Amino acid sequence: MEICSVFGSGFHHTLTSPSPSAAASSSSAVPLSSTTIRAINNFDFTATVTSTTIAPLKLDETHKGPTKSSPNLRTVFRKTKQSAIFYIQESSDLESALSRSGGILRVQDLNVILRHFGKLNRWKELSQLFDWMQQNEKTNIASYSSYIKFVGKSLSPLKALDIYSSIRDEATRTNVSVCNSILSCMVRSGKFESSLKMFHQMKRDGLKPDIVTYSTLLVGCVKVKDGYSKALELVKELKYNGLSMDSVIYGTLLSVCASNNQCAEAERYFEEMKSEGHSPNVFHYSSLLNAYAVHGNYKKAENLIQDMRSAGLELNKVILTTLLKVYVRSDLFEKSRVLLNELENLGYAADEMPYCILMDGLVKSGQTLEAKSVFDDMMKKKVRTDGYSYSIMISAFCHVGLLQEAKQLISDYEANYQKYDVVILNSMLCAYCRAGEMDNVMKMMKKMDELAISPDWNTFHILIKYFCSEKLYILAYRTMEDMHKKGHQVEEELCCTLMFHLGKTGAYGEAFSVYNMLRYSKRTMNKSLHEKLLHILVRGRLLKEAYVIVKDNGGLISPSAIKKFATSFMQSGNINLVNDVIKTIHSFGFKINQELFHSAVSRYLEETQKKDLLLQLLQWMPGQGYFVDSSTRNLILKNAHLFGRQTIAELLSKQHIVSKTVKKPQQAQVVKKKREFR
DNA sequence: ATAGGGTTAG
Repeated sequence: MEICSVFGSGFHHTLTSPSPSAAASSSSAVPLSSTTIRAINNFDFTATVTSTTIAPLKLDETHKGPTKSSPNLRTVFRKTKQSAIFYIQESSDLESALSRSGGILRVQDLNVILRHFGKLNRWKELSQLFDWMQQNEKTNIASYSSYIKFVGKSLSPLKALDIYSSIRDEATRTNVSVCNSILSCMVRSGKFESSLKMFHQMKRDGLKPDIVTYSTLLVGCVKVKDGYSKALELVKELKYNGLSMDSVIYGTLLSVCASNNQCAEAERYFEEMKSEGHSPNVFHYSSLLNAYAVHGNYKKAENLIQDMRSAGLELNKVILTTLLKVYVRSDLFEKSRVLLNELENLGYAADEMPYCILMDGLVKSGQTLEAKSVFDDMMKKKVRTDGYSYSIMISAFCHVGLLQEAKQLISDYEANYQKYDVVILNSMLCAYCRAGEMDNVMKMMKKMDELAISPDWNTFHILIKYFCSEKLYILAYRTMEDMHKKGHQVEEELCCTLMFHLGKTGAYGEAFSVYNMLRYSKRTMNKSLHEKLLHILVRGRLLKEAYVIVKDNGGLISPSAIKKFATSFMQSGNINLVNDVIKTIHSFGFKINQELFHSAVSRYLEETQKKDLLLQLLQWMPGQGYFVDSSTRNLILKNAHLFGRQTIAELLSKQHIVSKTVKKPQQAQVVKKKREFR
């Protein structure tokens, strides 16, 4: 039978086109997709349907619809719909296929096609179909939840979010499937914080979360710091809502425990799960095993393997690879080698992963050359590599200063593989930086750029360190700025070094900017850093910036540094801030000495339009137990005509009273409470 | 009638 003739000429093109997604004619060697086979099997070629009624179909034929009195017609109708679905799925021109045959299909039929496109990663057609469905008002909740899922999976979680946000109907927007779908997209694209925020908003809008919602969100806890406590909150909430833990939730939770260093808790959940009648599967076991790997608890791991044997579970590749990780983390390298051998015999060591685990462990325990011999062994066996093993060894050689060896591996890699990613490029970059080969450093950066590989934290860190070592401080600064803008946390030690050198070379503003980046990134920073920067800023006469440091961290700065700052500020700081500075350092418990008052007064006398500020200062002083000494007093009196003699006389006499009443022992007490200038 | 899961390496 010639299939083409049954489906009409519209289909012929698809069947004979070389497109890999095209179905095949019976004589072609191209295999049929399972959907195609199903459609053909379900199609009754002997029915009273002729080729012309199948595709394209006329809308008016559908209005008659199937009737109870006519089972034959119903069958015909069902088959017609099936062939229309098939026709649309396999059409090379979706747009025209839809306009010709989409009309007879119900929403659920269109959803079938939507999922078909999604499963086969046919993203363009997926979107085209969904657009058509929207325009023809043929969408329901299932369309949205499927479409959002696939769009998120394809390329752009942001697009999925757009689609979700564009849903006008509140009932659809808070439907649990639709919510679960978009939350899953967000979680899988690493936007866990946003997904939690969305989740809360959804609940306020009327979402009734179910067990799927909670398991979706729990996945986000696996790769996030503080994930364990967030997971606990979610578990508490689901229980509060009357839902109960199922096997899936337990699996995710175990994985959260393993990745968050909660070995004891992982054990507890494992037991709890069993006591609730869920028998653990290979995933539950591997998560627990992974938790044991963190602390190298190989005894417990071996017991667990025994349990698996008793339960009749297969010790698969992942389980044995994870066991290898346990041995490596326990520094049991002999046991590790034996197990790796076993993996090889079982055919579980066809890719580089187990070798990488062993090499990484050896490198971390300082056995670089042993790691290299594992590497050589692996190469001899022609194990497939994606670059992981190379990057482990290149980085290891860099770390111990074996730069020739590192560079040799880079050449080997570049000669044999053309695949680059951020990690392999980082290790190459690191080698060239350590070797001080600027040309090659630039070459690597260019390559990164060309391949549109975005630098990560490590890349920036390597480059900044390198630029610092080459005394290219401004370049290092620009790179750090870039790093900060890209949202990476800057590292304190490196910031400290860079700040110091920027200060030394007169780039004071840049030093201040580095300090601010660090402050922005880190909640707690080394207490001595504020003072170090203060010295730099005072030296650079950036007194306004210096004042910011003092105001925010006065309590952490030594009296001598405060004195140095205040002295400079009185001399050349913004005159409008002089009183503020005095009050601020006083509020931190520093006693203002006479020299500072003297220079403040001198400043004011130089700029007579600021006389109000002088009067304010003189007024403030006695309340805090301060008074001017005789030389300052004489200076003021000499210029008293500028301020109004009467006012000056009154202010000074108030101070005089203070100076008399504050007797020696009392004064000593006041002073004692204050921090002394050294 | 749509939505969820967990394992290994740089």
